[in-house]
Amino acid sequence: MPRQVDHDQRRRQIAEAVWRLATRGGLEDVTLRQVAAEAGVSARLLQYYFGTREQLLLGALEILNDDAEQRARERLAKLGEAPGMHAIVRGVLFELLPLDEERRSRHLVYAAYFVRFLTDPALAKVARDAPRALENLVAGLIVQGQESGQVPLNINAAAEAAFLVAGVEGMQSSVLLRQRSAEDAVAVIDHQLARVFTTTNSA
Amino acid sequence: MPRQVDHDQRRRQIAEAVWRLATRGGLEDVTLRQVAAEAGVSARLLQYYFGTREQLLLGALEILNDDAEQRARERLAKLGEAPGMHAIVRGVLFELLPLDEERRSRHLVYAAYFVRFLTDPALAKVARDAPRALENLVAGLIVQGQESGQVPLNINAAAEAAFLVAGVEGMQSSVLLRQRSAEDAVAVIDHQLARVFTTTNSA
DNA sequence: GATGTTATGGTTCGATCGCACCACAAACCG
DNA sequence: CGGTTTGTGGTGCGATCGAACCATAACATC
Repeated sequence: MPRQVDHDQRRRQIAEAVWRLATRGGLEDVTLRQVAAEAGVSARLLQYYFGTREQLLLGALEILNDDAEQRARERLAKLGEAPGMHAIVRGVLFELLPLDEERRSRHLVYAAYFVRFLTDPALAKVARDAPRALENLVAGLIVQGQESGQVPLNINAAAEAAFLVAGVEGMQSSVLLRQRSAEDAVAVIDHQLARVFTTTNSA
Repeated sequence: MPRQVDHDQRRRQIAEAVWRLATRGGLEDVTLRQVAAEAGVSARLLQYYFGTREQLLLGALEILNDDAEQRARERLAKLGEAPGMHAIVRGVLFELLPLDEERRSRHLVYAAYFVRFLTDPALAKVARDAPRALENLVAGLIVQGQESGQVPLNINAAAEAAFLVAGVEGMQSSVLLRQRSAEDAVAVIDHQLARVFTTTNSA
């Protein structure tokens, strides 16, 4: 059944063109004509596979999200078996940083979409209702770290998780702006992680 | 010399229209016609006072920056005489949060401009070369706090300042998205400030 | 092998864009 | 008083936008 495969490949081909244009010039440059030219297809095909422009932008974002999740899982799997909570949280947080070309361009695309989430009522509602999944995940991992002696018990897991995620997101912006190198960002974050995950070697 | 005043008032009137449109629909909605209608002037006036659209966007941003700086100084002055380093840093950081309608709309406008700084080569260079003024300011204040016994000496001022500013910027995003209340953000930040500024009452 | 569905290209339309251009009033300056 | 600068409105032009529309290969189904 190569039909479905072809269909998805076409959508991906078009979505990638959307991403490239969005990273270069923001969403304003993502016009139907430009996307068609960038993807090497006719404008008619965009309508066929995505419908209206709004749906095209939305569809391209969904595909990007699926990609991101898969890449994240792959990288986390590379941590080896039974990694410490410190390493896991570090891996999760670093998905938010533009540490390689793939993550950099991905977060550039996200930045282009960000204003939409602030202004478009429908998207704003989605963002508002979406639980801060990453933050809750990190908070849970810190609690696990406390239960297994990798994190001091006087650490406020929820507050630290919130600030860690927020801090990494802030670092993301400055690295994207090239105000700060990726290495500097990693160092600053590791400094905070070292504070939370006190490695007493006595787990 | 009412001439200059009139001129600046006109520019401000137009700039405010730009801000309102940008907060409502992002920079894409800031078209010459829309700005003219929103400001209640003819489209010709925009050309007269700002020139091209690009210069209009740039000019409106500059005026917003001047505004922001003035408001920040006013609020900091309200801290009273001889405030502690803790209070000063807190005040500086809170300028980044949408704690009232004025700051909320201001940061919405900044968000709309953000992508420009990532994609426009000229703006990207500006952002890249701009020192992270806020971060250096906070770092300096923390060092002063160490010298006056308000901050433990084992605190890494540069690393903490970097993460504090980044964390507040991250909080800013989630508050703008209404994923988190301003009060929650304040609480999380205060939790971090309490850690850095250990109030031993022995200054 | 007729028929319908899927996948693709090309074209066109009305709206809107940024901006250049024209006209004119008011104010200032000689 | 006459002319030049300054401030304002209106209008038009070429380009581009999103999207609807038309045509038609390729392929599947019976």
